[in-house]
Amino acid sequence: MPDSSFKPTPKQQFAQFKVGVDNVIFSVDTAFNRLLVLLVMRQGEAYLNQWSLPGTLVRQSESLEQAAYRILSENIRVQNLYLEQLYTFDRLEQAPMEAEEDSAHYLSVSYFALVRFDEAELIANGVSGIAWYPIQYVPKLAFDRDRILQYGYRRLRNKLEYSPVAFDVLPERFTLNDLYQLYATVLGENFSDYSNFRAKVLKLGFLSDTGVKASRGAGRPASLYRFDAEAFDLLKDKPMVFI
Amino acid sequence: MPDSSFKPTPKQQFAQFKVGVDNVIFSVDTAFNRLLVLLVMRQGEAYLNQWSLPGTLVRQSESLEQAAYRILSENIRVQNLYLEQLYTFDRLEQAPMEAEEDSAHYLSVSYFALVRFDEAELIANGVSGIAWYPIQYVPKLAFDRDRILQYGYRRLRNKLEYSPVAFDVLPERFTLNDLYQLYATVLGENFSDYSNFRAKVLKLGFLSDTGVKASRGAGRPASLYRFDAEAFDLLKDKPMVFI
DNA sequence: TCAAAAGTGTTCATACTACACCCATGT
DNA sequence: ACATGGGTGTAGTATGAACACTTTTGA
Repeated sequence: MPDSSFKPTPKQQFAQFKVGVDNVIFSVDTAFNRLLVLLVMRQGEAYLNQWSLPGTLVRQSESLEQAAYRILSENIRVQNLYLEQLYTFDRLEQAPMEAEEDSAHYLSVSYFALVRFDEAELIANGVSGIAWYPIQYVPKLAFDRDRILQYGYRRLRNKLEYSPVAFDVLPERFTLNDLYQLYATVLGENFSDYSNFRAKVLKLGFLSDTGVKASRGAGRPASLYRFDAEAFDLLKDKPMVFI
Repeated sequence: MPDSSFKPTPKQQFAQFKVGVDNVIFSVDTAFNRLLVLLVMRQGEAYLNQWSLPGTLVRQSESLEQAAYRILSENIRVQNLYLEQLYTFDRLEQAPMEAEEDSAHYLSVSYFALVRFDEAELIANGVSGIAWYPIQYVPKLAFDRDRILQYGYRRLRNKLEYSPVAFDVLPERFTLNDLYQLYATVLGENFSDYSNFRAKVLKLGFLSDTGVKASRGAGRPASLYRFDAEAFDLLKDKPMVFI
């Protein structure tokens, strides 16, 4: 029995996909206690002039992660960041991007990023808009991007509680209050009180006091701490909660 | 300025992808305290006769999730299951499945499933092999499927600790020991002691005693419990740990 | 010397761990 | 009656939440 009896039209029945990558890029403006997400204004025909997440179609010879990094570098200049894949949405129903006319299927692989706010410079390309939106004030987004954003927001909160992503976006040396503000801004003011947060995070044992003090206006100078990656690695397999 | 100046070869520079879905299908054989994963033997040219995860290419007019369910239904007959998306791997480097000859990119969207063991019937299609493998005895798999399996295994353990997936694969009425065996088999014997597990899970308040007793040979008959979805929904937003 | 910010400690309640022990059934 | 598995209770420790208090600086 020939193989073809199994696959009547072997090359036709499988869909060709165009694959998009969409990034949920967060940043924390600790000075104003705001959690920000990066939005861009759409130039394409569909949803013209609506805010959306920065995204792109994946190119030839480009990996998904490379595409995600490309989106970042095309919209923002930043040195320190955390990036991970979020979820893959299919959008059979939608006709997005630059290729509405053909009938290919689209997949949107979303990535979630957290970047250091102080050093982040937005790149305005002169055509579209780009802006940091406080999470509370995000408008209705194009396509199903609201879903992706919500998904990313949940992931951000979980990541913060269970893994040391905060240290990827804090400066090399930071005060415990810097760390606290970051957590408080993302998780909400009622997640823990400062004293208890201090005690808990110090007990974990991977923050080392550099001895250097940071004086910021009035008040007692704060110790600058450093994230000790080696000490953390020893504990990383244990179930750990930060907050 | 025409739009084309922005996209020199608008339809050429973006990759066309073939998209595969691969499932990590777990089941718990509580009678023998084994965590099982479903493997199939490859028929394709690449990695011929090596064990791999059940997978397929996504068809026209089929969603990712539909493809994942199709894989399930082609390999196993089962009524009760839990399914969720796991991760999307790109495999630029690989030439898998039925289309090695063309140069399209491949994406593998993996799904993770947990099925009820007692009712699961494997479907042998007469050509390839199919088998439940205890997680400890899984051989080297084709492609990068070991990575996917490891990823799925981690997700399974996390899901069990933080969400009520167990009740999707337990019978309608079950004893607390059934529940305990399920957890112990997946998480390892040292995760909690039976008395404490009982106390903890009952205190959560979403298991209701049906009053019916189950007598299984010697020993005191056990109460049959039922998962109360309504009671659970009231608590679902709170951070909750099961173990 | 006072306000502001950093940092420490104490109390009370709750939760976790490791058991010991009692209960109901089949043989 | 006793082995077998189901089920309850408790003592000691650890953890968490709330908040009072001390320390060190700038003005």
